[in-house]
Amino acid sequence: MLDLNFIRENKKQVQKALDKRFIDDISLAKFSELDQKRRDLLYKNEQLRHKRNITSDKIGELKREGKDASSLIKEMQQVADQIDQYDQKLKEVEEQLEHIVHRIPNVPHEDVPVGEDESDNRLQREWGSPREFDFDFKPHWELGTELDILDFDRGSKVAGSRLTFLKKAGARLERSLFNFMLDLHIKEHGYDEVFPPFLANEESMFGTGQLPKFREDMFKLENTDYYLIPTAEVPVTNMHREEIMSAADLPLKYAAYSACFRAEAGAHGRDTRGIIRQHQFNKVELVNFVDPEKSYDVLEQLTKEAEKVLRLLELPYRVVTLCTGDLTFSAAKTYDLEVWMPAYDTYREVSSCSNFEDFQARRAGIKYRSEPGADSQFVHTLNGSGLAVGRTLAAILENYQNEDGSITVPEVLQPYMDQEIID
RNA sequence: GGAGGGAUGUCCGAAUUGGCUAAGGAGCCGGACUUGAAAUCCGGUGAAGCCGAAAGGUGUGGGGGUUCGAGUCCCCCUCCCUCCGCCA
Repeated sequence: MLDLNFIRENKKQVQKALDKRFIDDISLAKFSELDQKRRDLLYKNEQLRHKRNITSDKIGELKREGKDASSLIKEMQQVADQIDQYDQKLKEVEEQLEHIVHRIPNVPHEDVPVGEDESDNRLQREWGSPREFDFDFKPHWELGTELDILDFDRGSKVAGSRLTFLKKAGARLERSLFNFMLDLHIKEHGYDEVFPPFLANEESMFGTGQLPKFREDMFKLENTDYYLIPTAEVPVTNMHREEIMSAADLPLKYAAYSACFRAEAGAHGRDTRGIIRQHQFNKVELVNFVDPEKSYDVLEQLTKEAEKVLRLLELPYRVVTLCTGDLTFSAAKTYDLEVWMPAYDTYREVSSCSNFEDFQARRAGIKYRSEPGADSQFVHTLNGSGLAVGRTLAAILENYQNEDGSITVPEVLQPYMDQEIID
């Protein structure tokens, strides 16, 4: 969410940001109109309240002295009615205003390339090179099914489409992967480990920006106020919702494993085979709360920390800067990490590292004081996948497959797997 | 699921049958005393936060209601505590 004052004073810049994101259903003219209306109503309302406060004191005084206050009370009855009317008008105007403000996305950082879709993303760097196969390689879903470590049919039977059983070495590999990732970030990158709730409430979903705009992308539990989290970003960022921390607390770095749940409402027919796009998947998420001055340095660092996972797994990948059209609602700048997937003959996203600047912090009320007694200000929040486990597993199956259909276990995972080959 | 109790500043904790400015203490800041410190004493500060250029408004877990006026009365909700039941 953007600051009201910021929008007022930088309408051109905000309009430009909307244009760059190709958003044309938000009217800043309407915003200004409502904003002015609200301020007028507020002023009139507050004057009446002031009058009421003063007169009520006077009534109390008269009553204590045993004098008659009935004419003042009668007068105030009318004032109270007027205040009620203003309150109602104000509420209506504020709701309309919120409807606009809550749907204005973050302003992209100036470094973000302008473009409509992923084809306009900017390549930052590549690491490793795609493996040359001298045999007919297979997609991960065939490898997994033949090795009996992925079971799509039974996943569909028991739950539904996009829900899959991992079995035996497959289940073990999944567990090894997120343990390896957590160990790396906690031991090498200075993160505190967090195991969050997988359910979150409406306020939390609003805080990180999933609501109100993306309601249909999430699963909500029937007859409750709980949502299944689409990422650990939600519970972990909201851990500090409505809190004011001291500068000494920063930076806060949390690494959290969680299952993630996504309705994939707009993805019918996309990636229907394999485990690339599931309703439930595992992910290790890195969340940083930092001093605003440092957030872009931290974004670089965070991205490197996520990349480290791929380097240690020796999977070829590339880093791209998302263009304005591909950037998510709350982010000001995002790097995607994409791993090479032979069966797709392209790179697929396994991590998204974003700086949200103060956008989430404002929605969620996450502040800090630079020194005791100083005015509080919003922190900057960042997060990045470190990494999406299911997609990484798929990448390992495809990249580490052997001609006989067996899988060589990446070296760093062998201590976790207690085996060198899956066959 | 059932019964009861609770939520007021940074912390502890008051506030009569609704009415003046939401006590008091701890803390924090300044000073006195002291070689220095502690202790003590004096003074100050303190109700976050939010809106507002300011005046002012709002603000006693959250939301609503009654009232000229609500920490106080009524309704709903959340969280915490105790006990019973159930459960991994």
